[in-house]
Amino acid sequence: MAQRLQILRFPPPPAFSSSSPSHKYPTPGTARPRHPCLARRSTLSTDPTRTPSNQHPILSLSGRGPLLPPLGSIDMGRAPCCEKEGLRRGAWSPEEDQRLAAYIQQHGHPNWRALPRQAGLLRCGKSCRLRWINYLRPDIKRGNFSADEEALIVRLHAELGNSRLETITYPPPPQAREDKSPEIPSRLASRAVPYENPGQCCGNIAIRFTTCAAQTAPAHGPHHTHCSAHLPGRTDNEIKNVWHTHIKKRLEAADPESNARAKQQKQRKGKPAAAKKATAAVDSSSEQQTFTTASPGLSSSVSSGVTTATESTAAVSSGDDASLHQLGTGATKAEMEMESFSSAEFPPIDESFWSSPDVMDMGLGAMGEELVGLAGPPSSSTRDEDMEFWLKMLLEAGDMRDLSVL
DNA sequence: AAGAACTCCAACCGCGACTCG
DNA sequence: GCGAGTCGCGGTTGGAGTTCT
Repeated sequence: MAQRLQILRFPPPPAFSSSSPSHKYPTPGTARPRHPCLARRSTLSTDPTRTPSNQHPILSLSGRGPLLPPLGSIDMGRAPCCEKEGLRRGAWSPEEDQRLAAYIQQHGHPNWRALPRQAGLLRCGKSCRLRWINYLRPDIKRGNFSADEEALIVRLHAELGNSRLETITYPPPPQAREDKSPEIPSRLASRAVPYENPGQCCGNIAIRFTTCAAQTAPAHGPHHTHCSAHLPGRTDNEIKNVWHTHIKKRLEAADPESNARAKQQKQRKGKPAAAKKATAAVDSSSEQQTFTTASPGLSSSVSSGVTTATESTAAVSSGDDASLHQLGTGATKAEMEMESFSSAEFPPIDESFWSSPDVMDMGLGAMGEELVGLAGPPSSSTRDEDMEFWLKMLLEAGDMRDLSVL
């Protein structure tokens, strides 16, 4: 799978040259209609003379790609969020990418809605924003997710999905609300609750953001955006995809009940073959069996997480390398620090901590660098090593204590 | 070799939350 | 306080590529 991912994940467009990989940009005549209305119309329309390139009088910048149909020609359940007549949809062309990136680098993006018009793009603001955030942003990190990153995603999902408010209890300091730095999305910073307990907080700027996100996240859900805050260079969309396409499947394979539900859903969706194949894969694959054994605790890692946090806290605070090593190669130092701050016991800390240069200089990028190479198997590790890493990580997180009989 | 089945992920949508007049 | 405009998140879609039969 890793090998396959390596093939599929292409690098970012370095210079928007026309020599960019052809699979990244739509080739003439291959653009797909993404809008459901378009798809519906394609089945309703009986006009054989209509082709994707002549369905709308307004052509795209590059003269290719799907176009939005005239509004009057389709069923409109909900009014569009913005004017979409004549706007391009679907895959972005190199020209559009270049234009968008150049504009943002020069002017920033104070107003996404007005940006496409000002930049001369036939796109809606949402589309521009997504393209920038998920692909064009200069700090985007490409390539496979390392075992570290996947482990961190799993851990964050387990913690936040079940016990955010129990494990992360302290609101951010005032500066976190006022400081709309890149590390803290303004959306989250503006929603942070008043800082009421200056004597207790966590000692990591990443955790400061965690606090913001945890308090504003929905009651249930994967919280991909929060995860992306801990994975510098990774977008929430990317994390979401990895979660749904890789990690979630492993967890489902580990939980017979959820696995059965997933199969039922697939069958209801009219994909019995897929469900059948998935079942066969789970039954026959030792890789999946590894997760079958390892993962059940993930869904209930709330309590175990506290235990792990306590252990991690002891190890980190003592600075004992041996203890750190004992905690497992899978848990990075940064992760352990985060866990320690997720526990119910925060070390007393002065409020001036938040304004100290050390803290202010501490960015997520530094954390990301810390993540890399500290622990876990190298990204070039084999599949067996990856599986061993996962198993070890989960075992050491205390998630498998009840499964020892297996 | 060819078609079917499946996986992946970029891009889209709806909707809730926030901002501002 | 209200409504319009805007932002951003989670869920979903569907074409391209890969694997299977």
